[in-house]
Amino acid sequence: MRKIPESTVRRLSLYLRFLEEFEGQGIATVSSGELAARGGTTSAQVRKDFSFFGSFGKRGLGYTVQELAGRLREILGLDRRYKAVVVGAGKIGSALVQYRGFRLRGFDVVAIYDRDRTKVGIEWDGLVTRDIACLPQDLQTSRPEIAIIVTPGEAAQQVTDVLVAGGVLGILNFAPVQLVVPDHVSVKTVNLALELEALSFALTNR
Amino acid sequence: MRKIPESTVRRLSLYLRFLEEFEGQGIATVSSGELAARGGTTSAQVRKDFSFFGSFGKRGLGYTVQELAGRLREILGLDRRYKAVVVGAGKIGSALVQYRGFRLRGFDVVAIYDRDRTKVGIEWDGLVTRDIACLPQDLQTSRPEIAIIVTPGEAAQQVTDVLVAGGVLGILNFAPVQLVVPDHVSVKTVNLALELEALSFALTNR
DNA sequence: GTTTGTGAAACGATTCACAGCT
DNA sequence: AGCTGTGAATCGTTTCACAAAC
Repeated sequence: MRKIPESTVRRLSLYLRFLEEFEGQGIATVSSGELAARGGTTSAQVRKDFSFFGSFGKRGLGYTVQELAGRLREILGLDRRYKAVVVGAGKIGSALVQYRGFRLRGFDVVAIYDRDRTKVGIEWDGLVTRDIACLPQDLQTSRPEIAIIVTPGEAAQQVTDVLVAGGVLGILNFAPVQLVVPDHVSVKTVNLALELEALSFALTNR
Repeated sequence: MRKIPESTVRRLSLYLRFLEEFEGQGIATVSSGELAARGGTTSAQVRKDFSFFGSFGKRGLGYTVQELAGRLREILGLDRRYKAVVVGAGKIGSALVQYRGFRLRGFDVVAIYDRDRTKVGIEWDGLVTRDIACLPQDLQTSRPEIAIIVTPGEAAQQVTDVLVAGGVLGILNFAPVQLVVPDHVSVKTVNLALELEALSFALTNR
């Protein structure tokens, strides 16, 4: 497949959200212009985004909501389920375990780990926090595709190496560091400090 | 000022993080190449990023760590403090109130709000959750520059309108919706569902 | 008449490459 | 000699504009 811009992938995800709203409202068809207006982009952008993957519309009519939603789910790989582990049972980690959006989008959290003995054994949403020392073993048996890292920055790279060695293919990283991973592993980093600083910049330079 | 690419702002934030590490290690000067290696980019990119704001280095020598860090803090507007309110006292909201990174980066959380009466009155990190109905009044007296939205998607736009009317200039949005705001207000959205779907895409198309 | 799909044009960001300073 | 600062070249993404389908 041709190389797809990251920005296109993000927009496909947005479009899918809108289509699901439209589905809920019983709307049967939608035009690129309507999706564009909803997503703050242009109709040409919407059509170009789709064109990377094929042609899903009917000229003069637009797109049928259900069919397009189905295609986008397929493209985004949301027509299957993933197993995920959470590493770090601090405030954010334990909040994430309880986040319904994961399950809703096909991600099943199968375990949560922490290094801190005082946190091991605590139950979050039916999941008992396990000792990080169990992680390498556990990865061999449960074989999760995805890991969510919510450790302090200092621990994140070390944890990453264990996860990668254990066969994890995707990482959602909340630690404020740039993780080094082999090519076959994908990382998406959510860096709060960075977002705050970008906000600060926008407020300062106005 | 010339229009600065968002990607440049994000990298400046990264460079600052590295410089702070170097400061801690007592390293006095650094070259664009060293910063680039640390940040996964190129030395030309680093220099170009800086060049939007002036010339901070010495040819043949590089940059002095302390001076450069100071300049970046200035550019990013981190040489002052901001008042912030958190709206939504759910799992993520209450975890964020306790997040030390905010205070560390100059953001003081001055209040937290929720619509749910059963949550009002609960104390998080010394801050008593207030009824969302108090928000318009409170904004007039405390005048926070920044708001952090951690409500369900359905409530986010309504809350945004109240915040904007109350003079908030920057919003960090964790609700999975695109907020509509006037031009003078900046929004940074952290959309977990979207990050997960981008990860799913990366795993699927390999 | 309306809306898609798509090459071509325009725009914006990154990389190159080198003159100029230390 | 080493490294910065920057105009020029390259690369990638967005926008334009229109022929083709309904």
